[in-house]
Amino acid sequence: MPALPRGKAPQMAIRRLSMYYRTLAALREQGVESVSSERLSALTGSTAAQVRRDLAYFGSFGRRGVGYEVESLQSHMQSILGIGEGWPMALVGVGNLGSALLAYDGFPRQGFRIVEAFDSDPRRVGTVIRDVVVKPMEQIKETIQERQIVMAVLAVPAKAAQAVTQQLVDAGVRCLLNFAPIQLKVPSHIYLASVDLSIEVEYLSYLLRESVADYTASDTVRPVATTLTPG
Amino acid sequence: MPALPRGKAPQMAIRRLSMYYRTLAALREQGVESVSSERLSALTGSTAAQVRRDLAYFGSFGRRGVGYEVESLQSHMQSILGIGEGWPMALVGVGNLGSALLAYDGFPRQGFRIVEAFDSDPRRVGTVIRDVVVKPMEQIKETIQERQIVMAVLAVPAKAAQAVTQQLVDAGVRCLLNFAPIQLKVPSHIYLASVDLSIEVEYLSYLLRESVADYTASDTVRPVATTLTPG
DNA sequence: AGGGGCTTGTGATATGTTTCACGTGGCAAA
DNA sequence: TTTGCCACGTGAAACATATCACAAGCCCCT
Repeated sequence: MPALPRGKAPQMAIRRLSMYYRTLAALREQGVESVSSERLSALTGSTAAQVRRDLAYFGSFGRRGVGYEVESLQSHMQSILGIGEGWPMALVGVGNLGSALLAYDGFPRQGFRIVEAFDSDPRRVGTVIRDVVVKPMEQIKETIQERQIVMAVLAVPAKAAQAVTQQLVDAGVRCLLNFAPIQLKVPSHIYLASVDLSIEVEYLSYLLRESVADYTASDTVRPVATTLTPG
Repeated sequence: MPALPRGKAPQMAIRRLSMYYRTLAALREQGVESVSSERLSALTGSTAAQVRRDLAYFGSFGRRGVGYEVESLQSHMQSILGIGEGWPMALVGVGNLGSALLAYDGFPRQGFRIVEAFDSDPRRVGTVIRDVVVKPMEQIKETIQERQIVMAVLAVPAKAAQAVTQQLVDAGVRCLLNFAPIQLKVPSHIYLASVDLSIEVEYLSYLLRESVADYTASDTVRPVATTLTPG
């Protein structure tokens, strides 16, 4: 009722909503009908205050003294995140990673489906994976416009990524999920999410290295072959 | 020389270092010998001030009035990130995604190599991918201890992820790169990085939805089948 | 040898996010 | 109906991160 001018939610809050959504789905399967911010935070690795704040960016979904009704909260999260709109997706690059993504059942389970796939390699064009026929790059624009595809997944080599991005943007795609290890340049009206495996691994590597010996500037490249088997 | 008590670098700064490292490698291949924070920021999508600050967490690597020497800066980044230590990795779960990761050449190119793979499915055990023989889960502990493996990649179904994590931690792994769509619970001395495809897609979906109509709490599930083809 | 112009490294500042702490409203039981 | 307790929603404080702006240092040119 207050119609508060709810501030813009931080990116991380949105990502946590996904976690809440998923957890709520699990709770519902278990037959749980009500949940407190305290419990939800324990299940998602957040804090109770953070859960409440995250939700507060979008409305007030709970009842004071009681908690949140699982089913209702889940459907709100679903609505906010746009899950179930059934956005069709296109995949570009049907190599190792691309094929895996095409076959990955996590996408359809959350209501997203890869309905078209493209590759520049003639040997891959025409092959069928999970009912999807791999088409040549030349058909990107036509196909995407025809099927009103707004989301695309990029699983091409880094060198090709920027050019393919241009093609997709020209074709009318609004969102890109990029797996190529490169910082893509996109127009400001295009939404971009990147999964960069090198960055993840190197981050872990950094933590590991740091735990061995606090890094401070040094010119010599030390060996540090310290064995790391824990007590 | 000042030996400043350099503060702890934020996580995001570390991740940006990976980008700098990669960009420096590219510059070196092009024969570029010197680079300014300005140029480096343009190439990585950062700002000049941010580049300088990120680097300053670890030392002073540049020369005032000149910039940074590409080769030297790259080797510092490499040293900080622990690239080239050649940490051997283990993969658990050789399904679609796991196989793709095993064959992914981005890892070895950055100096990380998956040297062991495990799966619970007897039909997969014994198969060979990229010179790696898939072993049964029972051999996890023995193999990891024997080969001193400190990093593991999880590509198992969400339901199995927590149990497998426990096995890996017991075996002495220090770092986990998790692809299962679940919030893993790990002891505080274990480093965890997660790649959650559902979260990424749902985040994009949120942005898309938001751009169509600013979301405000509402009970009705609106249709919003607005076509999104631009211009 | 000295001056001008350029770019780093870094205090200080601004912005953004998380946590705290408590007022508010709601339920249940007497 | 009143009492007591509970958990949400939210200002305000604390903390974290990014940006600004400039002094310090370096190089080149004259």
